[in-house]
Amino acid sequence: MTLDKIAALKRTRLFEELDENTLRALAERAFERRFQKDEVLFVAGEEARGLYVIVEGAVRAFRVSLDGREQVIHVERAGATIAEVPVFDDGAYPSTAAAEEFTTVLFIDKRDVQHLCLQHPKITLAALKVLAGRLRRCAELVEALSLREVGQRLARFLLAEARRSGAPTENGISINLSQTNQQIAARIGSVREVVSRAFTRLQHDGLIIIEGRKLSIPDEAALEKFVGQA
Amino acid sequence: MTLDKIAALKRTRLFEELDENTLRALAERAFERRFQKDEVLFVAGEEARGLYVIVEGAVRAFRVSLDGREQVIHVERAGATIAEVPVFDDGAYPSTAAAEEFTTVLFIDKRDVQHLCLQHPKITLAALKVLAGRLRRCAELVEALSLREVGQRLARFLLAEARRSGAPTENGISINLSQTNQQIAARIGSVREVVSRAFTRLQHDGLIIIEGRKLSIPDEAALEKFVGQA
DNA sequence: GACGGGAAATGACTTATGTCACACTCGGAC
DNA sequence: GTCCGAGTGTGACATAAGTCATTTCCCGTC
Repeated sequence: MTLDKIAALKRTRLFEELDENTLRALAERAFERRFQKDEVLFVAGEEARGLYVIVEGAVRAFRVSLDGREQVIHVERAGATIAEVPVFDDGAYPSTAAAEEFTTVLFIDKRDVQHLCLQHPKITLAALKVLAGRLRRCAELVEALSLREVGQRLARFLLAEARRSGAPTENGISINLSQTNQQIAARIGSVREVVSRAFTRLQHDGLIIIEGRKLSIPDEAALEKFVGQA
Repeated sequence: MTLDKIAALKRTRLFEELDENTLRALAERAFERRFQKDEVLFVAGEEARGLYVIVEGAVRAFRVSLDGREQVIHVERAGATIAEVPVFDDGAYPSTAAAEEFTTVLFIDKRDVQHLCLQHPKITLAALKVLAGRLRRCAELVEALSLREVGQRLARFLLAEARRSGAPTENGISINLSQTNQQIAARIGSVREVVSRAFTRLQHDGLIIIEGRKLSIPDEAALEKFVGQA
């Protein structure tokens, strides 16, 4: 109910600073939707209707080539928002978005967001920071795609995963890979087979240790060094 | 002098809505700098000190690989601003910026920009739109690098140039290429030689007509179709 | 404990892209 | 006009990456 919605909104960077009353009003106008894994929230090019707040789960924004290959632009998790760009510049959705796993979102009409921005400049400022961060990551991705090879991109991805969900152990950081090689490939801009080989290579070079879908990074600094160099 | 500065600020999307007094105050705190072609404004990773307003010329923001290859993230021209990201999120400069040609800029301390945002929510909103647009283009670039081949990326680049500076003639749109193949390569994520070959290929396929550094697009729709397909 | 399906690994092959080397063109400076 | 240097064009070659086909592994279900 509304209480949950309020709590969910409160968890976002966009709305965390709003007072109780405004939050409640917003929550009443937000409505909840649930998506199964790989279900599509919206398609690139479609006229944008509103903002999505992720309550639970994860959403990927991506583009598809004619032959069906996907390139993920960014992935957002609980507490993040999706589709700010078209909400703020009144254009179409720039990418297609789909649930990475079972996901619950709150949908907020873009006019509600826009009104809110006019009344609460703090939201605009928060949105600015969110977009700035996204732009930084997007530039990173461009750099990686253009100037690094697959092995390095994979290593960078693993380092990011380690930071996000890794657990320290006696022999370095341990990660439980929740995504398939296919999904990883879509994120780092490659294909399944090449990712598989890159994993083998990293292990062979002693930079990671693979145990099924679990892996560990014995020496984070070494892996970082590998990412950094030509 | 200050009058010029005011006029320059007035031309930007960020400050166009400011009233005369505020503009004058801002102009007095902004100071002018000039850069020769390829002179560096700031380097990626450096602590960001402020915002650059381009008065005249053009600036490219790019990243460099260890072996010296450049990937341009975006290019901005007169009336645009550079380094909004670090100004708004208080981080380091995300890319290196250099003048594409002789360029004059106004430098504004980031604290001045931040204060202004608090006093004039319209600026924040304008900044949001600027970043949203930049994010759209950045996502396009990611898609292009990952899912399109060089020929298509070049074609897309030419279409963009045609829209920006092309002149209609009897046999289609005519463009004067101001940049070298090297520069084009850095923008579309490739190298000089491959760009050269891609040009030859496009001409051979009848999609463009090359006359030195001038070229024309006889059939814009055909070129667009070429970009669009696998 | 056997079975079945999705994912992973892997060998063989193709290809786009990048690298290197060198010749050519063009436009300005003198 | 000639010289020079930057930029372009191109052939020959190297290689990372992508494609295809097949086998193997893993995990949950019966």
